[in-house]
Amino acid sequence: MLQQDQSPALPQIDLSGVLRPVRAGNAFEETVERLLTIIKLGMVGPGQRFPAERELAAQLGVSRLTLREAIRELHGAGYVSSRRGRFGGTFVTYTRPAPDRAELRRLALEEGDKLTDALTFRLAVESGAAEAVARQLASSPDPVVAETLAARLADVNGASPEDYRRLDTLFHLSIADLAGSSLLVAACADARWRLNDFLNAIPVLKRNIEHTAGQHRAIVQAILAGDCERARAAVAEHLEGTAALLRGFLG
Amino acid sequence: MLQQDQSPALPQIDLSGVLRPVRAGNAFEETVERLLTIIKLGMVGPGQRFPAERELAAQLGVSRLTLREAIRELHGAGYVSSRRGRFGGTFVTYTRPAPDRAELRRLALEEGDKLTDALTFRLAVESGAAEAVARQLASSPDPVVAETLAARLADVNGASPEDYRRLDTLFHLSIADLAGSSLLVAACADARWRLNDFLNAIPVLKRNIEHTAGQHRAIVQAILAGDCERARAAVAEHLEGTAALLRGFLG
DNA sequence: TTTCAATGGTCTAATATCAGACCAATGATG
DNA sequence: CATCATTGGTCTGATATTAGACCATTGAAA
Repeated sequence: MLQQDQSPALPQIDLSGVLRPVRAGNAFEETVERLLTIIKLGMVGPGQRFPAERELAAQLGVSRLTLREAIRELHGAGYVSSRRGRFGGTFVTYTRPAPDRAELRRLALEEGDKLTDALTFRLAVESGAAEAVARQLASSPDPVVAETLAARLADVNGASPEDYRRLDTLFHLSIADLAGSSLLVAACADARWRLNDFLNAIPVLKRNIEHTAGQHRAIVQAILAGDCERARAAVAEHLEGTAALLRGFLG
Repeated sequence: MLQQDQSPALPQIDLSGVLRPVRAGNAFEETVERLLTIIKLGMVGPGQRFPAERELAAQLGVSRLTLREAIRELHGAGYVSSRRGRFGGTFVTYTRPAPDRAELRRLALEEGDKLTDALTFRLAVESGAAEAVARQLASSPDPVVAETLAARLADVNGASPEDYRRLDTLFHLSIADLAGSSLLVAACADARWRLNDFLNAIPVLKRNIEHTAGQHRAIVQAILAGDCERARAAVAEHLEGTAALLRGFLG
């Protein structure tokens, strides 16, 4: 016998799911990625300041030296600029670049598999989050949920074009947040992050925004009604729109 | 002005979601965790062999030395044993411990928040995965899916008591796998892993197994029928059963 | 019985990362 | 104008991790 199986019929399991790299890269690369994510998702907007290096390093679980190397990288690429002294700090200088269809096409062709993967993942976690919130609301109503969703919805609808993406992101993440699962929040943020470069390459058209606004409203209404099925369907429809658009670039 | 905002009304966003540690621990600790996950989920079952150290280290993205330290740790804890020479290797010696209600109660009380979090997360990702497979099947039928699901179902139903958990895990993960999203597979595996200690503390009763078998069949049928809603509902009902059981220990 | 390919076991030198101390600049505040 | 808390900038020594070479063992296959 080649393997000393105690029960000979044990099926050999595909390990690819668990046998992925323990760490995505070295600490420096991962830190750069993280900071870029924060910037590109607009969690720290243009002109705003990052936390102080010592604090940021602690929160990211990385040494200050490594963090500084990452920041230096971002300096070089023109994403941030730093000033010393009290009330100094590291400030975001990045603004979302103009949409570029050619760039989007290149991205989609080059990373088509990742795109499909991320779209599937996003649909699953975001619709799951909406359903979870609706379910909780159905069994135990909570006025805070309504307030939060209304506020986020208003944020998006009142957003200037350059703020639109980040507030849209925030709206979506707030749903996962209300579901009360930090794992879901992380998953949704991850999905969003993986799609962000693609999304940024899509022009923000007024017609799209209005269409989207209607879908956002439908999502909120379904959630507040405690209607799991409708909440899920509303999210699915909303995301399918974007997904179809992106998939169009895959040929 | 304290912060040089270019647009003064930029809302300050909660960074806690993105400002988490870049890495969970050092490479050694993470590697131990990973191997333990593989063992406890039964991805490499009792008596089976891990991939060779060089290969495993490469797949985990870690140096062979670090991997070996992790393996030495598992040696000490009695999870694996190694043999040299060609056709040697590192073999799993761990078998699932007997269920312990007291232990389960302690775990549930101690980590109630994590349990709730993981249950919410699991429901979202697994039902999302089932729905995704059903949707794909509805638009483009694929005989491989039917074969795979039937095989996994048969595996679980024909499992000996000591193999039951791991084949049940395999059944659930295979659904995510069929969805074609490696992100979903990872998410489902993660959710399962977080619940595994809890699940292991539940005795495997014959009555429960029969009940579960019916639910598994319903899930497969709904997926193969390409019925998204039913697939999702079937998974939700299945998982709710376990969730209710576990939540019972939270008081 | 011999061969030998594949495995775990061991070592070294180079690099990455860390913890922490210290310096330098800044500008609101008194 | 002087103070000084807070910030980024710099350095050092210790530790973690890596890449890679080399050794020791095994047992199926020739």
